[in-house]
Amino acid sequence: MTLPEATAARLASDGHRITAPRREVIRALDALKEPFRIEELSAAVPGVGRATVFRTVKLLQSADVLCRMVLEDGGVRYERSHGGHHHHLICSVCGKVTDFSDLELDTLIQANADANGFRLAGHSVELYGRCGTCA
Amino acid sequence: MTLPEATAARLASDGHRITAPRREVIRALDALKEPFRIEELSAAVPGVGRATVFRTVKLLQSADVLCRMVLEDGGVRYERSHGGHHHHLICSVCGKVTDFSDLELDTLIQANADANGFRLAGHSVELYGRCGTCA
DNA sequence: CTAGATGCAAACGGTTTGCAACTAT
DNA sequence: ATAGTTGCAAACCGTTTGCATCTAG
Repeated sequence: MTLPEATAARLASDGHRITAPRREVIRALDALKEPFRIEELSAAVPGVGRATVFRTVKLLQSADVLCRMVLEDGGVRYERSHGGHHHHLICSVCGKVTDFSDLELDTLIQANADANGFRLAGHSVELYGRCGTCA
Repeated sequence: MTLPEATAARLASDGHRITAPRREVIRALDALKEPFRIEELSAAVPGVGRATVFRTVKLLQSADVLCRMVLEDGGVRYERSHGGHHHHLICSVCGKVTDFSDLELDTLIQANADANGFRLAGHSVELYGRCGTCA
């Protein structure tokens, strides 16, 4: 089963319809360099309305197919979710994003929440700087 | 020296002019419950133009008088900078923000950057969930 | 005196929404 | 058959900008 098929199957099993526009969006993901902005994705599916692209991306996020990241300036980018929980290293020069995960980091975050009597629901960790090539 | 005076002095020493609109904005900060949005600050200084409020807030950020935080949904809020580097616990129910800092956490973040050959320039850590009262 | 700051309104970018038409199931 | 989905355009929100005017230093 190809990735697009698997993605479609996932949506279907969540009770969503597999429509032509959604197929197009899902297929277009393969060709985009990550991270991408909605505008780029939208340009890659000229036949699909902007609103539908936005709606589909939101759907794919909730299906854990895409994940969203926020840049330092507040801009938003997306990439395909590669498995589980992770954080981002974002190069401010070339825009490259490297994923990393660190159990110890997550543990420490949980400990800080606990120490403040806070029931943790989620967290965001984004690192900004220059990648090896750009540094 | 009061806080508004100290803030004005800081701006002046950075080569910025102390104008009536800036004084008004700085004084208004005392009356706002944190975190606040620009719109709330703007409403608190009816005589000052929106653009000036935006420009002044940006100025106060660079002077380390205000700090910016990004909510889970991408919304932006501000609070006065209480000293040095810190992170935020943001209650998704009542909106309350608690600051915390954790040297170990920062060290771990730096280590992850290093491990990826990444020259770290900054980072953002925001925790989302429910505060003790709302949990 | 003059570089910096202001207010206004228009422009902006990104995102959401109302609604009538369409379609997967 | 019908609830979900789409496309379009307009609305929306927060923020920035151009520009003529004003003012702190």
